[in-house]
Amino acid sequence: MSLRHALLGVLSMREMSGYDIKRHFDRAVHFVWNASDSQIYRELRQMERGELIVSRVVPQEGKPNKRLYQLTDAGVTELDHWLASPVERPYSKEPFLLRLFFLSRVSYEDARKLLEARLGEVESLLDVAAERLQIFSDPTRSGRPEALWWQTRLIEGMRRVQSAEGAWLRELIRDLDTSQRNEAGEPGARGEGGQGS
Amino acid sequence: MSLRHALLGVLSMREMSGYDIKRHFDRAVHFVWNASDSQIYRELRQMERGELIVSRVVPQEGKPNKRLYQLTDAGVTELDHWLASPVERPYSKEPFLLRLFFLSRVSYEDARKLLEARLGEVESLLDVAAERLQIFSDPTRSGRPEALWWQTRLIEGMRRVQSAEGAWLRELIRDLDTSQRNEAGEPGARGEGGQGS
DNA sequence: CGAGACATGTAACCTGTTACATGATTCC
DNA sequence: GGAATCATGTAACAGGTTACATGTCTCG
Repeated sequence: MSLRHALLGVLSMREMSGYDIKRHFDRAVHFVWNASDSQIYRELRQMERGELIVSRVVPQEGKPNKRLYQLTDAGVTELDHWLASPVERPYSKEPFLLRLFFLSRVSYEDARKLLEARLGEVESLLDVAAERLQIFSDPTRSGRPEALWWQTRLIEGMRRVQSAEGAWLRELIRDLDTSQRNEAGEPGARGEGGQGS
Repeated sequence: MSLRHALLGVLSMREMSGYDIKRHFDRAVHFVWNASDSQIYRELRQMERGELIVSRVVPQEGKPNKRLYQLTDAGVTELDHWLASPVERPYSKEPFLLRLFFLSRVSYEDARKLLEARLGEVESLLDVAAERLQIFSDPTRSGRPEALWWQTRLIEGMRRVQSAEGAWLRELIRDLDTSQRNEAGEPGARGEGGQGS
């Protein structure tokens, strides 16, 4: 139930509405967790029923009223308890790797396209990381320096992991090309009996 | 709906029962996808209703009867269509990274424990990778060589990504220790209140 | 005698996605 | 005039988890 903990986490920084949280998720938390707005609103109501958070309605003019949430003591306790609890084992749901597993079924061209597309995703995540580091290095930036320290290290870790994946993908594409060219090859293409699509 | 595609993939290798699939998942596919047995059985029934697979019951003595599934033409088409379709964007649900995001809330000891535990997970995944490569290098091993080529590259990719994460974690632990020792530090521990810049 | 492999499933529940509804204000 | 922002939600469905039920055989 990690969405709950993500919400407790962002609310520990400041009082926020569902809408604020959604925006904050999309900007800052996005590559570690994401959620749709309806999921966030539903979870907030459930958490309020469970007394981890309380809300107050703030009337506004010209805009819809908003409902601001903040943590209760029980919420703070729950957050800190989660942070100190044993790690979950890593998610093993990787649609891309699952495809690789069966990629010998498809043609050289389709395989190559898939690898290139993934490389594109990886590179765009690297751009996001660079951009985040830029934001963090802004000296006028507010916020607790310890939080910044951890978030910077987190981005750094992501950068290194994505770099490793990128390097691997580039090698893989290169090897696929060479073994395709001299046909001596291992690689996947079904080739002989091919039905088209 | 990637469980469906994972099931189509393993059934493309050979006819299997739900139980066979579960075992195969746990052994070979586990770090790219996993599923509970009840989920597998449910999805198989739905796929049979959708005519992607067909089953036949094989009576057995001393053991429960079993139901073997194989792909229909529609199932093969669906599998190949998925393999050639655009990549999903990477899953952004990483409970560990989510914790890091808020880790400035916890004490040095708790933070360190968490990082060590994650390092343990990463190292055990590296062991799994090594073991898989061992199995693949068995010359008596059966199976299509193109499938083996892709699966070997997949494991290699996983190895490199996990290595990168391991290296990052070790540095992070080291830096946490040093800045804890000379107290000059940034790192997270809430503890005593204001140390500053 | 008990544990574990074999084999398939139901029921209840929780989590996540998609589509839809509402309605004022601001910017192009 | 139309899109985007602000703001909160409902309803229906799909995907995933957990607990439970059943029964035989084999191994130690």
